[in-house]
Amino acid sequence: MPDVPLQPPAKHAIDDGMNVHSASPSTTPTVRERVIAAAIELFARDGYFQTSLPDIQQQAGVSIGAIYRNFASKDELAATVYDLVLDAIGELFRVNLDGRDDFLERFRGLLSDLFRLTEERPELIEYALYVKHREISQEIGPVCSSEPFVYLQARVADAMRRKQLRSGDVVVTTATLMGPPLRLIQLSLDGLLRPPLAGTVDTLIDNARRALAP
Amino acid sequence: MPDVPLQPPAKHAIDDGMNVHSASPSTTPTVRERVIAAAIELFARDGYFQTSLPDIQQQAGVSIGAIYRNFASKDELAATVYDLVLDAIGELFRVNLDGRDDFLERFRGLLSDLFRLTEERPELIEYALYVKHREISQEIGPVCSSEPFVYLQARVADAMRRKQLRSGDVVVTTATLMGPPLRLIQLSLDGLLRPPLAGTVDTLIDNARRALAP
DNA sequence: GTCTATACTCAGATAGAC
DNA sequence: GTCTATCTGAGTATAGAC
Repeated sequence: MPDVPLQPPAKHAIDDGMNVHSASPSTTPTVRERVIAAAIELFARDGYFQTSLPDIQQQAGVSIGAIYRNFASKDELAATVYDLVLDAIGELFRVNLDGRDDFLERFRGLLSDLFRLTEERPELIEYALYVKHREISQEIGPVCSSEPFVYLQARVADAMRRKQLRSGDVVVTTATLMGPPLRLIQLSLDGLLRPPLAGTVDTLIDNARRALAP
Repeated sequence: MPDVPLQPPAKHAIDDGMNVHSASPSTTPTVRERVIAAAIELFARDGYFQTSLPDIQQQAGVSIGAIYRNFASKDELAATVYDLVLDAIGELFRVNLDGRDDFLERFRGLLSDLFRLTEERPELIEYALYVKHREISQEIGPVCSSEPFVYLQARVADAMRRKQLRSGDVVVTTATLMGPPLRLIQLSLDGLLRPPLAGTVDTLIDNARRALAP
């Protein structure tokens, strides 16, 4: 995956959100874009500390000097990538969860998108969810407190107010919603899940509804 | 995986279970034991790659030479620690899930123990669940395929046969059971969960029962 | 067996040619 | 702006005294 735009798969906005190409729609990717794409892939596959700048240099097909012209340090590169990926995920959350109709139906849409993204761009999800960003930089807070998850909690609280979800502790309810799909994503990334993730959405939503509907 | 056992003394194997001090109940810990204890703490807190042998040396109060007399390499130390920790967790699973009475009541016991362990020995849980062991050594498989989780899936399948759980995909059902508590553990380790984990057990089991009971 | 001092490797980062 | 060559420091691992 050299030049890695997030091609517009559908109505959803992953594309722009994650479009690593700043403003060049289908031109040859810039050095910066190539470096970012390589970093996502290698950081997710081998981990941050086991990915050296020479590795990135080779994968991106640029020189060390060019990398340092675009990023002050390896850390800053990682932070940039983190922000980009989290923005993309955040967009997915917002596109799906906005609205007032039945919360669990909106949530179903989110799961479908997350699962699709896991299968199309596993390195992206791997990077967002399972790279230990705190090890890289203490500046970065834990994923759980990142914008998408905070947003999700707000929507859960809102759904409770609207009696679309049983009242209860927001944190526990959110964990009950996201825990199972995240676990399946992890299994899928580890290659331990045979069938496609998409096939589990109905069951997950059914379970969530029994557990959490008022 | 030589000495440093975690004997299962009482019915709950934790306290002494993870007693790094091997067969010597209250003797001065050996070098090996001190190194292992330091490694668990530092690997979990700072990550494997950001923990140097001088760090471990200092924390354990031993010399580099002594470390290398007990472990062939930093990798081997990590692998040893991993096995020990996973054995302890596995014991927790077995102690709680053995038996034939209502599965979800047995599962409740497991959650209580896991949560207690998370609060008493967070570095242990952190190390078992969230250190990316595959980055350290490709020899080590993903946590999800580790002995405790495989065992859990077997018990879930068994509970389905006994009509204690609704029939369905074993992997999805297991994810539905473990996903929420694991997520709460993650939040707790990140310091984002105010109340004690133990207080969530009842809700988690209630949710699981509604979702998964026949 | 445990220690200290040291060798070796390779990472991240920089300088200066083009 | 991009490259190659090089510096510097950290970290793993070893050698050899005690």
